[in-house]
Amino acid sequence: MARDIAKAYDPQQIEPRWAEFWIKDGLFRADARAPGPVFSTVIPPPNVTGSLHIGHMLNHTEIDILTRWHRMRGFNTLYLPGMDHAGISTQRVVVKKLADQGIDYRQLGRQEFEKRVWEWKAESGGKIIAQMKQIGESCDWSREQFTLSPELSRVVREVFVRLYEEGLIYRAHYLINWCPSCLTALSDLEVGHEERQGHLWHIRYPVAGGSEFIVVATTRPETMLGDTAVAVHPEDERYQQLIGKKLILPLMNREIPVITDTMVDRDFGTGAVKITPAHDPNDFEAGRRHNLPEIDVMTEDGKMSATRTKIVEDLEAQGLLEKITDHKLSVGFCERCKTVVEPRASTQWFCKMKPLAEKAVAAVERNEISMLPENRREEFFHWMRNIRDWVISRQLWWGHRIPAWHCENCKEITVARETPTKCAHCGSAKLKQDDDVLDTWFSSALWPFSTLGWPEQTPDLKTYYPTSLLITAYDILFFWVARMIMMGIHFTGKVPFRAVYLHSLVRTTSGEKMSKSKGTGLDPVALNQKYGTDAMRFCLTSMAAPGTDIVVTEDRLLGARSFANKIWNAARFLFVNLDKFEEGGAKLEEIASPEIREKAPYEFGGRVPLIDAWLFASLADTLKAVKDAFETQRFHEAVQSIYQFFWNDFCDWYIEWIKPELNNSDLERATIAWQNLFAAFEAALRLLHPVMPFLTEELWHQLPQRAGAKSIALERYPEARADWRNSAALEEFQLVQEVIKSVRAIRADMKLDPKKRIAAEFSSEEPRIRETIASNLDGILRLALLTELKITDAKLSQSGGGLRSTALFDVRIPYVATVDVAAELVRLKKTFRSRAPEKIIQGLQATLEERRIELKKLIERLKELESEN
RNA sequence: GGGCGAUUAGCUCAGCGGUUAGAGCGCUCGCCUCACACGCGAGAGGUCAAAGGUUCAAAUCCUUUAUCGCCCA
Repeated sequence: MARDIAKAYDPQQIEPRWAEFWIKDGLFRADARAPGPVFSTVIPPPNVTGSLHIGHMLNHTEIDILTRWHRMRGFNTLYLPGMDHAGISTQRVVVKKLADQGIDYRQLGRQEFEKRVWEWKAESGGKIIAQMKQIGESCDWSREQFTLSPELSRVVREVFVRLYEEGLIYRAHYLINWCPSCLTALSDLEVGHEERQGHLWHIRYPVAGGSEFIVVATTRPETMLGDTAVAVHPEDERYQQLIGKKLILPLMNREIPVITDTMVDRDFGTGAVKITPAHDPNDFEAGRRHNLPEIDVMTEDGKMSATRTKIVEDLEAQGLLEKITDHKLSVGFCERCKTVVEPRASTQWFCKMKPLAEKAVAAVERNEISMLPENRREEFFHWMRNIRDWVISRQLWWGHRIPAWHCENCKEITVARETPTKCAHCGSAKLKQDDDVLDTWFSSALWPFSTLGWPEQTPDLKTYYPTSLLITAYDILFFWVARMIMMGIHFTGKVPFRAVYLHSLVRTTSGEKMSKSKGTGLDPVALNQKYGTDAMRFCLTSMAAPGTDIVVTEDRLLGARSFANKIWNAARFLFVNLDKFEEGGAKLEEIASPEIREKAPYEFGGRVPLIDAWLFASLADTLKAVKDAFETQRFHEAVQSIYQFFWNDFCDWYIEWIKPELNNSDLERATIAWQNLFAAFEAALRLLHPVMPFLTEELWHQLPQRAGAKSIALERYPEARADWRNSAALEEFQLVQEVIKSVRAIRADMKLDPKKRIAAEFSSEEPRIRETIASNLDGILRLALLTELKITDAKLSQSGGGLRSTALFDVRIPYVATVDVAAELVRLKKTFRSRAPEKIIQGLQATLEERRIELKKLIERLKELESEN
């Protein structure tokens, strides 16, 4: 039995060993054919380009805690890991890497580029998976998945073809958001909005064949080359005579009509707006309503055929620029690269969302999926009910290539599961596959069933789908969660998960989202090294109250590490003292074997000692609180209950109280104390294990175990036995605690020598209370540092000494000359009056005087009122 | 423009109708007590953003306002 346990908790000494052990022994491999209730969850697949950031750490900790908790409760448990190919991010990374080597990826060609990305992926991609293994996440690594693997790519194709055949995927010319830096279309969700200060240019558009003008106001003069109309409100009196007339588009000398549309806001600018269907969402709609041409005047990198400066100069030269005014406007930018996006009409693939959304909304309404925190449900409903079609094509090379082939002969499109050899429409062999790939989120939307073997009815799919719970951050509710619900229901007929928990984001102290590029991100791996993964897990969960974002600081981590150290040292106490006990002939196996632990708490003299009854009662309460908290994803409450039990109850009171019992000359009493101590400690380790897996695994292995027991992770989670519950013991020991605390407080007040034992008096009218105190006198005397405690039912003297009263009892320490008067004088002299600046003292003196007067007046007034009454 | 959330001890946050509003850190005082100074004991510190209202009872529910943040358009 290796019991030479280090003085202080050092996570680096223990974590790598267990992380390796858990993986090597395949401890967390799931078996779809195993019996029992099922708990399954899939990871929100992190980017293959990414490394673990603090948000992942929070997310993965919560997932892992619930996974371990269910596993320990006998569930058939699966935590399925994997990664996302992250189209845009990954392509950007590799493009940049190539550019650094002086290579233009476009010159490489598509095939070669894809090859390079796969090479990159094999080498440095998936760093995050290695990190997850390092921090001991209890995943089934044999089931690791990747969105772009051949298997999952087949699923993506299957889904695409089915949706196309059902008419839910279509190709169309439509206005989309174009990122001029990523060079691809983006969905609405991938565009952020920000208020910016801009200008309004007032431009004169001459009426054809006349000398009149219409003045239009625009925030984007450079798009005017694409104007195909000017619109006014049909009831706007200012423009009645111009409706239907033609204008000459300045600089282009193209004739465009004046049309009417109720969308025009008469109060905006001049009430006349230019219509540029190819470059503005509202104009696009208007253009479709009025059958206007869509003229694209932009290159793919976002450059207009003429710059704003040039246009404005030219207009000014021709006297067509009336004025420029200040104007606030909202600009859209690419969430990934922060470049301002350009609305642009282009031909793209779309997924029709309404029919999918309706089924998803219905399922959530019927509570087939529960969603926490509750208010996210409303957000979900609102978005789903106003959902718009989803642009799924991306102009990238890294991703699932769209399984559609264009016929060069008849121009028709063939969509197929397998690469076709001839056009489905004309039979021509001149086919060319569509260049675009699918939005990464398209494949992520299939994740819960694609990773379990769908469309085959595999054992995994049968056992683990629908998954039990999805835990993810709330910022991908629409991106991912909503789409999984829609796709899951559509393709499997079942919801993809029975519950969703949306956790908070981790922010910096200034309230921003953490960001690596801004250097505001904390590196969890470095912090794990410094404070321990367990401390990090504890720290994050203790703050993770649903609904509010959290801020992680090193202070907080320090506190969590202290807790780990506290537990470590509690264990050390057990083992260091055991050595002494063993000299008397006892063996660890005899007092701490699993069989012996199981039957605790043990009786002495016909009853369980109060201290043990109290501890197990408190443990029972803690277990109940922890269960309730985990069931509702209230991690912070669970963790707080455990902390409170371990530190305050177990360490501060229980261990302190039983110390002398362990060395009791009555060997039976000592043995019972040891047995109860070990039983409680071992149960507490299991209680804590889901939160702090490394520490608990390490310490648990120091205790005797059943033959074949491998890991605390596979042990049963503690459950309260009915006989542990004991409200009388809780009350009684609380009374004892209060008496001890009262004495200590008086001692501190009286500035008694902290080491000197002294006599005290105790009084209560209740015989029951006096009896409780009398029967626990030894412990009280020791922990309160008393020589004796005189117990009486008489009222205690009020004068001299120190007195504390509660509703149930009074405690008094009679005045004795134990105060070192000289020392106390010195101490007092060097305090406030001598050290504080004169000003402050005078100020306080003045305040004191004022209060005295106020008090005096109040008392006088009170007396007057009383006499009048 | 629409919606949501926050505002509680110096700091970071719990609590969300019922005894005297809690925790961690920080602070003060005293202790190296044979598990732990990553510790032990004792303390100080709060008109729960503001104003109205509902109630026997309000940090907690309602209304309005202010400040900050997020989401959607």
